[in-house]
Amino acid sequence: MKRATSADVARQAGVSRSVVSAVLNGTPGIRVSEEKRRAVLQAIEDLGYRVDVQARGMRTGRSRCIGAYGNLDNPLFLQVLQGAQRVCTEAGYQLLLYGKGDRAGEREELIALYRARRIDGLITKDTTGYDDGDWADMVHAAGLPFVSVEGYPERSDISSILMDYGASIELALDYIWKQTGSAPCYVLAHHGDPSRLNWGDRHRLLAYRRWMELKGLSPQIAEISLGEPDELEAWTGLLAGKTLPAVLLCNWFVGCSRLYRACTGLGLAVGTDVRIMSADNTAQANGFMVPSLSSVEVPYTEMGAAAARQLIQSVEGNREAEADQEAEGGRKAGEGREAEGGQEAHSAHSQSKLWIPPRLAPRESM
Amino acid sequence: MKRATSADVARQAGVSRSVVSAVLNGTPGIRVSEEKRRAVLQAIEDLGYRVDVQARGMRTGRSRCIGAYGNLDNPLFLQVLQGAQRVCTEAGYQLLLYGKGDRAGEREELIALYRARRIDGLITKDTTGYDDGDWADMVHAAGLPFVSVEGYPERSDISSILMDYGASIELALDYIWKQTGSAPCYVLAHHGDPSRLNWGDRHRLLAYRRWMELKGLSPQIAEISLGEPDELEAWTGLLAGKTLPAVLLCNWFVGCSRLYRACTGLGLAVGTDVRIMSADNTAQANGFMVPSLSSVEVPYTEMGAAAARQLIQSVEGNREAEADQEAEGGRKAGEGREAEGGQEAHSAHSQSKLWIPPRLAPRESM
DNA sequence: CTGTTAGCGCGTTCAC
DNA sequence: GTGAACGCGCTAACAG
Repeated sequence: MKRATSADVARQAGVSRSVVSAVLNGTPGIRVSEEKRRAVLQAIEDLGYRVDVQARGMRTGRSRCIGAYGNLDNPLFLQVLQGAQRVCTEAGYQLLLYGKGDRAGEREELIALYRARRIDGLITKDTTGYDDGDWADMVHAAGLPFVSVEGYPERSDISSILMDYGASIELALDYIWKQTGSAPCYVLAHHGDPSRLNWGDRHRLLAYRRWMELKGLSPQIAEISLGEPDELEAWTGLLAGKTLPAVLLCNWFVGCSRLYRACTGLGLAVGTDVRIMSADNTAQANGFMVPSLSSVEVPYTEMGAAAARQLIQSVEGNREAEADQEAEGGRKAGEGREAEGGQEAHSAHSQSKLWIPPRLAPRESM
Repeated sequence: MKRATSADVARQAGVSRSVVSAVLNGTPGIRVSEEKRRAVLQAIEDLGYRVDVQARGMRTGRSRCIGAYGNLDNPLFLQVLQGAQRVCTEAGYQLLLYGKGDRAGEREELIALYRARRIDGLITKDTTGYDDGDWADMVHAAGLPFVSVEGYPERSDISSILMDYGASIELALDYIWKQTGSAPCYVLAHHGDPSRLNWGDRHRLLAYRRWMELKGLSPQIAEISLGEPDELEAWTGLLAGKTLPAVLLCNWFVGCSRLYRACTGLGLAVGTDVRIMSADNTAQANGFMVPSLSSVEVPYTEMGAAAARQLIQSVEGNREAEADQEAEGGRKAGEGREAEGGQEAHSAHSQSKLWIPPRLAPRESM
């Protein structure tokens, strides 16, 4: 049995190919009687016909495919993919995965993917506060519809889906206050130079200071450098200096994991002697910890979904804009998508930044 | 600046479009002088030309895209994707992600994707020992090039990438013997009916029994049903019945996590009082446990890579086979890919099953 | 209102 | 090395 084409369907249903297309796409301007419509659908069913997406794409200049770029070592990227995938499927789009490796010029390949009409737009899961001007320029130059998850918090010419790290800290602090009646010491674990905190850490720290100030309390901040040779001593030193029960809020899951270890080493019981909470969960191991770790969850699934929604809207918005231009200017179909000089392609600046609220996940450790 | 087409390149380089194509694809039968070849490459560079993959795909009947289907809730799927992606990129293929949801008829959509020429083949990450005859039939009927990761261990007409669970148990037992000088109790945690163990668990159990027999020891097997109301008592009961130090080999990461918890409840120290190992790691939390958990790792990255390699080989093999048929039979290009009745499409039965060895990951818990 | 005809888009490939 | 046909679906223009 050969692959059926629209010509086959048309023949079988006794209509012309245009009608087949019209039935499938609801083309305005071509009305089809109920009778013929049914005949077409029947023929499609009988022949097992599927539109050849490549032929369609060639004609329309679009692939109905969206690229997703991110670090495949990070399990959380999977949540972003999950959210994006759900939205894409609902909208009739496909998700093309492009894992971050360490090859140079990798992001250029993403642009190439767009120029090859393999994708209509791109979502990237970036590190918190990521902001690379060169990449932004390339995106604009290519006219690539683009949404960053967690990147470009401060650039209005790039669409981003962001979490409010300040709100996350407040959520945690309110919860801790309710649970323990006291305010925690804020444990700031970080890699490398402490004076160059990332965007998220800066905002978290700020929110902690502000919250403490509002309560009339003086902030207690412990700073720990991960990966240093004296890291273990730093953790035990931190714990040794506290009166029990100690109450700690950690900026990061990894810090909590280290704290659990230090507690075990000192014979302290997490959950009673030391109460711990993670401000932003960056792993999926909370439930496996003993005791399980309370945290604020970054809603990556929702962020991925929001990114896909925004991107698809942008892609289809551009499409309509092109259709309009075509109507008045006389450009031909299939030539529509092209570099716009980086300006008018971003007509919807209004929704450039979308903030997704964090979610509290109370468990046993506090 | 408009999108450049091959016609633009040809004009700029002063050649015909066929030459552009020949330069890019090394078409046999069309020889191009070094001079013209350079002119073409230069023009491509100048114009920023990229082949429109949809136009190419339409002509060749292939998308150079591979589908990947699996459960996006499972972090390990990410490793499969990573492996597959690396291989695909190297071979000039793209990976199309299709997350497993809970909609009915989801797998049919994968077939539809193939019929729509969106993908040339499919990889699925299945549950261990997955074997659905209906799906296998659909795959054959559609002529879909297909490789399952962890599924269909016993069906020779489906290609699979499998891990040797028996070898995994032996690896663990040898390691435990070396570390402790004794043989462990095998802890078999499972969901639901214990008489209906999955394929992996059956093989693990068998391997444990065989290994113990060879050593002249009598197997000790503890069976625990997850999710039952008396589950916690079962774990503590298991530990209470052991003389210390207890040595335990768990079939699954999740069981280990429960064991850690039970130990903490009983005041037993994991790593000294109770020595624990996970036979097959199914989470990415080993390093976060306190103490960190020794395990045998399922090499999902390698399995994904192997799946992609096998699939691409199969896709391109079919292509050549079609080209041959075409040469003698006179079929036209673009009609090549079609259902083959489910027989001759699988000429390379020889490599139907590929076994990937497990990997030992010793840490602190044993 | 309902539908048809014709031509297009872009890269590949075969006959010359 | 070239010219021309081709694959398949979409859509503008046109006709009953």
